[in-house]
Amino acid sequence: MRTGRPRNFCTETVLDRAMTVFWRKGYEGASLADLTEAMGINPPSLYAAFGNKEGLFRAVLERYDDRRKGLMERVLSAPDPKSVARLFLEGVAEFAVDTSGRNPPGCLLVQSGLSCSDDDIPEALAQHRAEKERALRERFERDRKDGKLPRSADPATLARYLSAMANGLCVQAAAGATAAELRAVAEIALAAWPVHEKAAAKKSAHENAH
Amino acid sequence: MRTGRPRNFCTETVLDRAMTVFWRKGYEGASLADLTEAMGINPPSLYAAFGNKEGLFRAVLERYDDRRKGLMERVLSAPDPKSVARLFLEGVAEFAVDTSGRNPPGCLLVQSGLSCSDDDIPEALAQHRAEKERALRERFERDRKDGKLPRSADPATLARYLSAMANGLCVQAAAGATAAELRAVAEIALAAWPVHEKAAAKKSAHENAH
DNA sequence: GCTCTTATGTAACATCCGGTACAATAATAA
DNA sequence: TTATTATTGTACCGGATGTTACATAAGAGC
Repeated sequence: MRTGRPRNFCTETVLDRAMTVFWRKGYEGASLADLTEAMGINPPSLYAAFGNKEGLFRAVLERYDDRRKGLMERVLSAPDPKSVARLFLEGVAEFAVDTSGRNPPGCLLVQSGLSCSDDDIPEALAQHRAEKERALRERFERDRKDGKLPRSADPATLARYLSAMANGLCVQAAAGATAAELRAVAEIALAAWPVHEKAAAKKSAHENAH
Repeated sequence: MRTGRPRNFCTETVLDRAMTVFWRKGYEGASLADLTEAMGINPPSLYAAFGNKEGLFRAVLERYDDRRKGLMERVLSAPDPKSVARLFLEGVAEFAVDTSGRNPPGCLLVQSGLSCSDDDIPEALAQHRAEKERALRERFERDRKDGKLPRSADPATLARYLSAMANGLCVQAAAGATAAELRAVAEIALAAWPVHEKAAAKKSAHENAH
């Protein structure tokens, strides 16, 4: 077994608590005093475990991804690309207003430091956002090869579109938008989704019949 | 004439310079030293003119709106709601990557402080964003009354949709997206725009013929 | 038991933060 | 000229910041 005095805090727990602070106050607005108080530990413990403030922040980002992993897996396992888009945007609309974890509304990856005196922070956030966009893009690339997306559709642009919409929803949520409002916006966003001409013709014919 | 020693700086000029600092580093990341150096004035001049850091920031926001006013007026004077949407999103896609003013890519109202140790800052930003959304909503309300939008369309939701999309584009721009990428995303976003059933039927019939 | 290793709590460190006191300066008003 | 008023540059303030030194505590290995 590992020698030395054991830690008397749970890494996941203190990361969750630090997360709410970074989320609410941003990277620079979260002081070490804020963080240690919320985490229930003293500075030396924090520095021993995470190196420094930036190290803690990066650990929090990893933890954030872990907590969102389930949602992304569900989204990516949807049967067709439009379902992926729907599950993704509806999922975002839902968790963006979910404050049950004592976090503010919105998304940590958008709120905690788009601009910063230390450029590494916006960069780290952008990388984490880009990773999700990449997952969507790769899914849509496969869909296009499988004929589930029109040849004219560009997977990268579609992924960017969903990513942009999701970030936009998060900005709205942070400013106080309700779940219903976000769902209504997501609904419009989904109307833009490209479908096969065959399916489109069928759909519009159906609509015209009414 | 006004008595006392005259100022030897131009308010607009120093606000523009302060703007680039807040834009690049965020509200909390921008130190007084950064600001005074960029503005070319000393702290007492800054405090005499703007009260304090928050006062300066609010003045910068007003200045930002002034500089964007022309774009918004052009957007709102478009002949029909879909043109409004198109001009708006294409305009955002354009200025979000425009760094000719030494500002970073993106939008000051999104980047400079979504989360902050002082809640007044995110609130002020949200108000400025909401003002533009309100202008769009009121325009769409008139359009709906004028029969330029389907009865089923909700002006508030449409305005929120455009606002969310615009903010999402800004987040993408801040992370390094190109103008072409943003335009492609905006193009998809516009495909979602609601049209009259009559026009929709005509359009889809035309498409089916090809 | 003792040693080694790692974590802990207290208390402090240098540095930077936003903000200001003060005297000098430059204009107007009398 | 003199008085008045507002702005300027210098130099500094108390307090908060991120970070660490240090002595102590608590487990494992012998």
